[in-house]
Amino acid sequence: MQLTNQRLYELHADLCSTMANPKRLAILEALHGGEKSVSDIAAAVETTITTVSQHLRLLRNKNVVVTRKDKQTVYYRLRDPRMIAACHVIRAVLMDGMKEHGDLARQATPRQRSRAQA
Amino acid sequence: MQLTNQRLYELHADLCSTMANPKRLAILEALHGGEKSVSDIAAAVETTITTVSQHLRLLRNKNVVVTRKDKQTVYYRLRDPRMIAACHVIRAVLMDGMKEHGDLARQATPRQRSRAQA
DNA sequence: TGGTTAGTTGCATAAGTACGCAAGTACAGA
DNA sequence: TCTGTACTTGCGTACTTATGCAACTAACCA
Repeated sequence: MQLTNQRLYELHADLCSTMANPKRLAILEALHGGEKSVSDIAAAVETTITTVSQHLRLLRNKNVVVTRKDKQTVYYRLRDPRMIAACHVIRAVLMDGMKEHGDLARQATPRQRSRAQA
Repeated sequence: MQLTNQRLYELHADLCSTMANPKRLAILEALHGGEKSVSDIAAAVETTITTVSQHLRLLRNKNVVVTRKDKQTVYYRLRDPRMIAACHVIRAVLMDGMKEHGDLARQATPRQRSRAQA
């Protein structure tokens, strides 16, 4: 099986999609400090165990997190810390973008500002 | 207006979602070399002008790309080069993950291998 | 003024995703 | 063996997205 450029972009997009959800970002951030159980993660991101479990399954399927089981408890941790590093870069881009946008908004007239759309 | 943690994760996820599509990743990569017109981008990523235009609109709405118009031609470029840097980090994570996975697969028995699922 | 080029936009369709409830599994302790 | 804990999974609902066709706008040129 050969890896076409197209296929590579698909896999790449698939991996990026793990970061395209606020709860999953919160989960990744929670795991930044080290491995945690499902219920600890649920508490950290303030969601139900069910929802966290489903997000974790997705993250595991995409090979972003790995697990270790001890008695009844399943511990999750990040497979590669660069994943969180990438998140932080994107957050910096976001923050600077908002800052710039705010600066532009301050320069703009109210009329121009009202025309901006998401 | 205050920026809650929840809201920050939403904006962050929103920005990450721009990378969660293979065509958009190809577009970002195409813009890595500098600004390009819509039709140049369409040629580079081998898609219709329509599709590219809609992806570009999304990227512009999320403040990932900015435009410059010269006569009939609209030129797009990346607003922040760190966006592409983040993409490259994630691609490295992907590649290493695949390499590791391949190594594990070679160690695993055929029975174990067949039980793995996407 | 009419034709051409360069993009954008309005649908419609098909496909994917997030979430929660309820039910199930796995294991430990009494 | 019974009960509880810690998750996982099945399924339905409500969105969101990607894509293409066709129709549109904008600007240049003859």
